[in-house]
Amino acid sequence: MASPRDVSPKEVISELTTERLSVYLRCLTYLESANEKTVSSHELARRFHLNSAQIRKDLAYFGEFGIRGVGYDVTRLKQTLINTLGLDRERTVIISGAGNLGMALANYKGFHSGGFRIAALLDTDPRRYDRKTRSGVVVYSADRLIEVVKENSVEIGIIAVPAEEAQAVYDAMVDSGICAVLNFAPVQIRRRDGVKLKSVDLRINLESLSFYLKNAPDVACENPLDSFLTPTRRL
Amino acid sequence: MASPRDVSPKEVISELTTERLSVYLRCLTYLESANEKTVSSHELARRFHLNSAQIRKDLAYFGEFGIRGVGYDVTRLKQTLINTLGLDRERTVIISGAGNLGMALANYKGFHSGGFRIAALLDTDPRRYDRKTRSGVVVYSADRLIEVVKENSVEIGIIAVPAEEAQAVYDAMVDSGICAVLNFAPVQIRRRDGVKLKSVDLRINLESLSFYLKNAPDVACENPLDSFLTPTRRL
DNA sequence: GCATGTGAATGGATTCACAGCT
DNA sequence: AGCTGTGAATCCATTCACATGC
Repeated sequence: MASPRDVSPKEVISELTTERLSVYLRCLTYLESANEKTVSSHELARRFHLNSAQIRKDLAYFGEFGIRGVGYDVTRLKQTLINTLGLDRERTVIISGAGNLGMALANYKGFHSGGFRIAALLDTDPRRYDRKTRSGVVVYSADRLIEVVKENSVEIGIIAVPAEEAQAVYDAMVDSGICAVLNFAPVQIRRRDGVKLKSVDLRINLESLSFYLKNAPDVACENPLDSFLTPTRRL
Repeated sequence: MASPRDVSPKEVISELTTERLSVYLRCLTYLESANEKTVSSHELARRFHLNSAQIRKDLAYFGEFGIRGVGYDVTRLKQTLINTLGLDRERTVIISGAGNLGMALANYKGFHSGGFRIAALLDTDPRRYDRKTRSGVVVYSADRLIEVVKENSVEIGIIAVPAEEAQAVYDAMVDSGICAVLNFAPVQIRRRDGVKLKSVDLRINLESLSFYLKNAPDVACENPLDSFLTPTRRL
C-alpha cells in the first residue's frame, strides 16, 4: 500500500499503538545488539510476550516493512521505528520544578539519549538557582522560561511542581510556545488546543494497586504490555 | 441492586474504571474541602471535565450511592470510594533502589498519606546504607528484603533500579511475599501469577510526545482523563 | 512452505437515552 | 422536575484467519 519510506499515516494512530511502537523499538534495539539479522512477528511475540497479529497491524499503519515468508530486517525496522516516532532528530526538553522529582528526572538516563536533550531545570526558589545536576543540567529562574524556550527551541515541557502550581506552569509553557507536555503533578490539567498532554500520576498508580490488594482473589494474570500503555479514548 | 455497603463487586472491574475511581476520589476530596454537601454526576462532569454517564456507570458497579433527583452526598461518596479502593487501612510500601528516582519517590508527598506508608528504601550499594531521606525513610541493604517485608507486613514494592536489575528485584520481591508491584524500570517484567504489576515507563511517555510532535497536524484536543489512565487489555 | 498484510469477527469500553425513583 | 441507574447502541481495539507474495 504505502511505500517503505512513507511514515506519515493518513489515519489517526491511537496512543496505544504509538506506545507499542516504543516497545517494539526497544525489543529491536535489543535484538540488534544481540546480532540478530531478521525477526518474524511470531518470533518477536514469543520472545517479548507480545501478540504477533498486533505487531503486524501496528507496523502496517506506516507501510510495508516485512518480507513475506521471511520476516523483518532488524536494523531496517529499528530505523523505521526511530523515524516513525520522530526520534531521528534531537528534541529539546525543559523540566519545571527542581525538587526531588525534577532532579531525579533530570538525571534519568533515558532522557539524555536517543533523541532527547534536557536544556534546563526551572524553579521559583532562588536557593535552587544555578545548582547543577550530576548530568550537567542547570537550574534557572522560572522567569526565564520564554528565553530558555526560544534560545533552545524547546519542544517538550515536563511539569514536576506541586499540584497547586501545575496549571500555571502548564499555561506558561504553552504561552512560551511549547506544544507537548508531560505532567507529573496529581491534578487534571485544563488543556489548550493543539498542545499534547500526557500525565503520569504516581498516586493513582499506587491506589490502583491498593484496589487490587483489597479485591485480590488469589490469582490474576494479565497482558504484560498493559502496564506500560495509556489509552486514547474520547469523553 | 447491591446494598450501599456492598463494596466487593462480583464482576471484574477494569483498570480503567479503577483509575477513574481515584480521580473521582480526588474530586470529592476537593469538593468536601470546599464545603459542598451534595453533587450530581453532571456537576462532577462539568467541573472536572469528566463524563456523567461514565461516572454513574463506574459507581454503579459497587452499589447504589446516589439519590435520584438529588445526586450524591459528597462525604458519603468520598468515604465509599476510600473503602472501595482499599484506602481505609494503611498499606506498607518498600522502594528498591535508592538512586535519584527512588529517593524522589520516597520523598513524594502522595506516598506518605491517605493509606500508604513507606517502610524503607533498599539498595545494593553500601555507600547508601543508613542514609535517611528528608521524609525519614532509611536505606537498608537489599539483603534485608525478606526481613523488612516480614517485620512491616509490606504489601507493595516499588522498583526504582536500573533496567538490568529490575527482573531480579521483582522476583525477589515476589519471593518475599509482596503481591503488588509498581515498576519504574524500562523493561518488560516477566510476571508471576497472582502478583499485580503496574509499570510506569518514563521513556515511552517521552517518545509518545515525540511521535505527536512529528505528526502534529496543528490542533489536537483530547479527553483530559486519558492521560492518567492505563488500560487492561488482554493479549 | 512460510510469514506478511488485511478484511472480517470478536470483544471491550464508552455513550446514549430513558425507565424509574425522590 | 430532576437525577440516578441501566439496557441498548455505538465506537474502538484486539484477534482471527486467510489471500497474497516471497
